[in-house]
Amino acid sequence: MAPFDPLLESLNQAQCEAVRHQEGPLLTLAGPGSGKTRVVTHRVAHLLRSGIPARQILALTFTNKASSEMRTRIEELAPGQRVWVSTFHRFGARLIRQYADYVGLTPNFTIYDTSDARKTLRRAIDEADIDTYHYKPEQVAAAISTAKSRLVTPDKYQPRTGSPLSQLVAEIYPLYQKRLQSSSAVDFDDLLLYIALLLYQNAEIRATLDDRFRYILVDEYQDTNHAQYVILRALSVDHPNLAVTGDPDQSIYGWRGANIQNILQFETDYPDVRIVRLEKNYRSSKCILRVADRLISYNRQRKKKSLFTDNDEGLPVRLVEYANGEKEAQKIADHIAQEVASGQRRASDFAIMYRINALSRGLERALHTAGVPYQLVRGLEFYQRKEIKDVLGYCQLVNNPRDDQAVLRTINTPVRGIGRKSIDCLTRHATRYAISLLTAAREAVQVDGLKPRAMKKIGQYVELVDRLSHLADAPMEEILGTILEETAYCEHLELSNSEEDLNRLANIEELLTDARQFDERFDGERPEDPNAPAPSSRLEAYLEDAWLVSDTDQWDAETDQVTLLTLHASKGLEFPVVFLIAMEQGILPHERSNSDDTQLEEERRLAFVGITRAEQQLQISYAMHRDFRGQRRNAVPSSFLFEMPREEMERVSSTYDNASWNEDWEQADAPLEDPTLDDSFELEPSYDEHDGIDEDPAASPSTHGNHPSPTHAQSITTAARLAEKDQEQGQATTAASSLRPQLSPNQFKQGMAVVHPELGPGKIVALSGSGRNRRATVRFVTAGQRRYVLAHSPLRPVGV
DNA sequence: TCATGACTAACTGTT
DNA sequence: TTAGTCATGA
Repeated sequence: MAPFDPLLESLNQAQCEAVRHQEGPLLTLAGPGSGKTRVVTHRVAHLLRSGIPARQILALTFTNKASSEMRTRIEELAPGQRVWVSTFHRFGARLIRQYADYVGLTPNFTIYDTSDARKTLRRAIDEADIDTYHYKPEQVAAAISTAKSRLVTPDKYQPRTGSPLSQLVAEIYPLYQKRLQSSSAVDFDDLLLYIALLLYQNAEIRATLDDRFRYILVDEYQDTNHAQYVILRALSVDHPNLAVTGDPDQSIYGWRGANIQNILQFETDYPDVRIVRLEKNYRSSKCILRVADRLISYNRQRKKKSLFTDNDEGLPVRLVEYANGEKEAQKIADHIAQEVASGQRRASDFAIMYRINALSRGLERALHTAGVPYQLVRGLEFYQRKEIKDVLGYCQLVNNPRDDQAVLRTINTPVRGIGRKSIDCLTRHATRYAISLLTAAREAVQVDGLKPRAMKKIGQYVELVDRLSHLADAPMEEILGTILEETAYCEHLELSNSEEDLNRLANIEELLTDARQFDERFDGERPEDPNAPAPSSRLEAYLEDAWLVSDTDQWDAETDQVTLLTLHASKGLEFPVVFLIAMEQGILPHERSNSDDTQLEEERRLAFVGITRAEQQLQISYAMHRDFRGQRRNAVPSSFLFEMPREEMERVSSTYDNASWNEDWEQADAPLEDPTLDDSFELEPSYDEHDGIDEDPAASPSTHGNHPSPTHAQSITTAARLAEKDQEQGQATTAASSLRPQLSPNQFKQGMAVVHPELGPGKIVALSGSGRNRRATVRFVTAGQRRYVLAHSPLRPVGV
């Protein structure tokens, strides 16, 4: 209509279509860097302008980071309009508060973080006196979490025959849930579970909320789990104006119960859906995009998208091999320092990404040495520190006296002479009379087995808690200050000289500062979630933040620092220059993902996410040795590297220490491999001898040539070409795949990861014979299965 | 009851 | 490497 609509003007056609869409379901398939957030915010503004009241709009995200960014941008486009933008979990928390009665909680419920939830679980296990020898509580926790995300309540949980773990879960899950309930506490999964059940079981509430939230927008829909799916469905029956945005290729939370099918089947769920594809990339150079696109094309579970960009060709993606992890860190740090010093780049232009947090340490050290400022984006951390949790434990207790976990944390912290035995007595008493621990503590004089001394101490503890409770409505700074004062928490820390204790003191200082800032915010206008059912007290609001805010949200785009972060944390961000480190088999893809294709595909998506964060330059690197768990291991380049268009990439051999490399070589007790890549090894299709190991359907036995399937052919040629190039260059300094020392036949083990110079990485799925006759069946990542006589094969081991 | 030191098992990823 | 558990002795 209006030719100069400022809301639409700067958008391309597809983006416009999504923004202007008003009624009915909408699926926006948005590739990386395609202006997704822009579309969502503009659409909200567009809805508002067309007269939809702000309170009818709900925008849901996964992270606080995403939601605060969205809130800010909506505020820019439609100042003063107060749309409820929230994370799923906070949305759940707020609604539970409103409907606490319906779900058997009190409105002042506590949200347990993972470790508190784990402790609660352990207590449930201990109390039931269940034999816990054969499994880890972790596994039980994971099983319960999965059940919850699928909306399986304790009474519905069906143990599977033949699965001892699930039998156990069937026993423990109800006990665990009962404990949470009696403490009026929830775990993260409950925040979604309770709401899903509420909507499912209560038609009236469902209808009310459906009517209230007429326009719902969901970001990162590919990461929703079943509970979230059900919530969204329930809220979109009478007013099915559900607009979801996502990219199946960026689904990286399958391990947390995210169901990629939610987005893949959205069209089936909402038949009259409008689908908009945002395929134009505004972020990355052509070169970077091609690498990403090729890699992700190896996934089967996906919706085909064609990514394109008008951006420059850009510099080639660099693929670098380093001698070891330290060299990798050091060289990258030096490079950044140099670029910054020469004024070519700012430190904030750089991001270094890795698969696992443990890899950050070496980088930190190197950046520190090189004098480069950096910030670490890390999950949780601050609120997980002992001293912080201790102090907040008292707050929790003031807010929710039924919170047993808070009692257990605080009753003898700081040490006041209430030991394990006394606590056991209290617990027994509480269980016996079905009362909370704090109530039991109040009745200390009647508790069996308590010594008079302990009774006295417990009495003092209860008095302390009561004194604090009077402060429930005071400013946070005052509450925390009083807690510290009354408990003399800092006293023994101040006496200590240890660095750790000084650190703790500093953290407590920080907590106080944080509280002061919170008070100021609270007293002033509170811009966030004005339409949401608000926490009933300042304390409650403060705790809610502490429980649901993670350090990931503290990432600061403004300060001039290099960003260090995991690939998971990188989603939604972008940087001019990205370093993707430790592209090694077992790290990315992670070793625990090698077992099945679904997990492997998720790992590939993870790599895809990392690559597509880069705007101008991308460097992917691996090391030949990496220190892990305090031990040095051989590393082998990631199989994903063989899936990238390596002919397009600039391969750089770092200057590594030849001597130490040779040493490794000599340590292997087998002769050096004949560098001529002839076919002296057996090459026969294998479908014998390996019992019950799942057959990859792609690895069909019809593969006499090297082309099992068109997609696979690509990587094989690439790998083969790589090997050829190495020979041409006449030096073994580039592709690590041709550098590994060989093993003697008997050193190969079942399950071992190996690399073949032509066929790339694979895994030994079966072995037979010994010595010169020892044969192995290898399943390759991209080339199906083959059998080899090990004495003649060019196979080399990976790691270990 | 608590501090100390030895031992050991874990290290994906996050609301 | 390290956090977390366990055993020991004061």
